[in-house]
Amino acid sequence: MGKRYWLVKSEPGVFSVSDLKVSENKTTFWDGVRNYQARNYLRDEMKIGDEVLFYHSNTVPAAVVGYCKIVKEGYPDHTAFEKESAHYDPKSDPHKPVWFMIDIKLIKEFKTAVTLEEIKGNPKLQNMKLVQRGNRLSVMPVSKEEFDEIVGKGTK
DNA sequence: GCCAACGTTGGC
DNA sequence: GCCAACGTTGGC
Repeated sequence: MGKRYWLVKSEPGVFSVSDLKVSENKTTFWDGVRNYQARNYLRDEMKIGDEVLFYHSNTVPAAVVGYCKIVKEGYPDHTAFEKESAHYDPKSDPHKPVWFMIDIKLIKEFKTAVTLEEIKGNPKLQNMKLVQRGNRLSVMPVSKEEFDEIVGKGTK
């Protein structure tokens, strides 16, 4: 299968694109996903070299603020094993992990954030899961066309 | 901070 | 296996 495209959400108050920019090698492990559908994407489908839109949620304005590349494929999310972690989950243990994460590296922070409002108003982006009713997934696939459209707007 | 939408939990 | 209660997400 060729390269695929994704969108991941992060609350900038927890971890923002600025935090990613100053991380070592502009790379972070993307942890804390506790939803099975999102877990399946992380564990099974997201591959090294795939490109990922980085989206700020729960903030004003909600927007895609840059894009990344996957540099490490799905591996156990160790924060699920740590009692003191906010993401602790006793259902997951190191011998039989339930939750997974990937590593992403920032390729480019957008000059201009592409806001949710703008995405909703763009006829080419109406099929994105992001703008479909009630969608709360924190990881979702996007098409190459959608990815290119958003990167085009953000880096213009 | 509000609240609609959705996922998960647990009693039966 | 149903479904009400509850917790979380995330736009506004």
